[in-house]
Amino acid sequence: MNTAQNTKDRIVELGRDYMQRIGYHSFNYKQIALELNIKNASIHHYFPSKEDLGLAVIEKDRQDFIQLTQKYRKAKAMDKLEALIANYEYFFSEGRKLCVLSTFSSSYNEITERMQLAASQYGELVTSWLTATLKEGLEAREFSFKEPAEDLANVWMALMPGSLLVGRMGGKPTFDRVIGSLRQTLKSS
Amino acid sequence: MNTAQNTKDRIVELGRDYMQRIGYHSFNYKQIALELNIKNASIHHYFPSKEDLGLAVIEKDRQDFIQLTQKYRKAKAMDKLEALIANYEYFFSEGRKLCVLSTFSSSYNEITERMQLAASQYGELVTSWLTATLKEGLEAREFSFKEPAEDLANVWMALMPGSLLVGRMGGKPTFDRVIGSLRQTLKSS
DNA sequence: TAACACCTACCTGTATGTAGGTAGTTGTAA
DNA sequence: TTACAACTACCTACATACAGGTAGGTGTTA
Repeated sequence: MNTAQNTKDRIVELGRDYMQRIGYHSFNYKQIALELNIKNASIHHYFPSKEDLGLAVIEKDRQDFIQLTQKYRKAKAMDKLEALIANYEYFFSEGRKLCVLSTFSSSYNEITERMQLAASQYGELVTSWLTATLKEGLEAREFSFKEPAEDLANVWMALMPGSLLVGRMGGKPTFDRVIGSLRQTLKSS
Repeated sequence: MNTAQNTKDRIVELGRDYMQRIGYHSFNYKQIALELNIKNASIHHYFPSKEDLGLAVIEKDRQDFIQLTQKYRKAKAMDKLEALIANYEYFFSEGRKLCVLSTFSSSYNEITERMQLAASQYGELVTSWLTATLKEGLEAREFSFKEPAEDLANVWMALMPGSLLVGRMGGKPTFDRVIGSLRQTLKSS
């Protein structure tokens, strides 16, 4: 999103990018080192272990999410959701990336407990924001869905990563179709 | 599912199981070798490269899917879909596995072209079966959804893997909620 | 002069994969 | 029925590569 200045931030940015593209385990320090023109060992200077970098990536993504919710604090519910969807459109078009949450969820059984916890807590944060936003839009009669907002929030939590997964195999038309259906869940025509 | 007899089949079964749990790349020959009480090199006897085993796993899963569709050929549409859902319930309860398709989709940018193709084709097969089944159930008035069956099939293709992903982080209640909503997509209240 | 940002050089573990061998089984043909 | 060839299902031992990580150094800047 925003261009990072110092090396540490750039390592996190690049790390996140790679992890979203190829996953936490396939990602390695060499790729970042090459791109930043520094040596492998220098990354250990900032992040002693790979877990540290993983945690930093999750935290960075969480902060970016919080920043987005702040920015759209006073916007319409629909605009909030569209801002979130825009991220996913970006992920898909920019190298068929997964979102950070689904990246770590894909590797969930092979990451440390601390990373599992960080990912889960981040997930809860997004879910509760989604729930609140859905309720908000319902009360303002922007939306007209019938099921409990909590349920729909969970559907979104599953459908957004899911759209990226099937989009990887089925291509843009498939991705677009799922995102289109996602928007439809707000209306009970 | 069914107990495999010979070593080759058992390698595929175990390989699939591990891949669903920890992903294609984290999985390694040693784990299987230990469990089957054979040596690492013996696996190469059956599957010269890891790609060969990956392809065999995809093919095995595809065959199992075809077998399921055959078995339920004359069943009600709802029973067909419930049979599919049962698989996902099983995946989740049995070690929070992903389905084979989402496993390879998670690693999509890091697997060979042949594996990408095999996974994509398998995905198309499932999608078209889902589409046909949804149409079938609609005509029989088992379902009452409003959107095109193609769209809903894609939603299922995204929502089923998605339920496993969020279930890993949010636990059984989250998983159940998404599966519950999945069933609801068939009715337009 | 102390902290910082980076370096060279190296250790260790582990993964896929290969070369070549052996014990037992099966097919074939005198 | 015996005899030999070929195959199957493994094995030991090793090659190769590359990952994460460490120890200890250098040059620059506050």
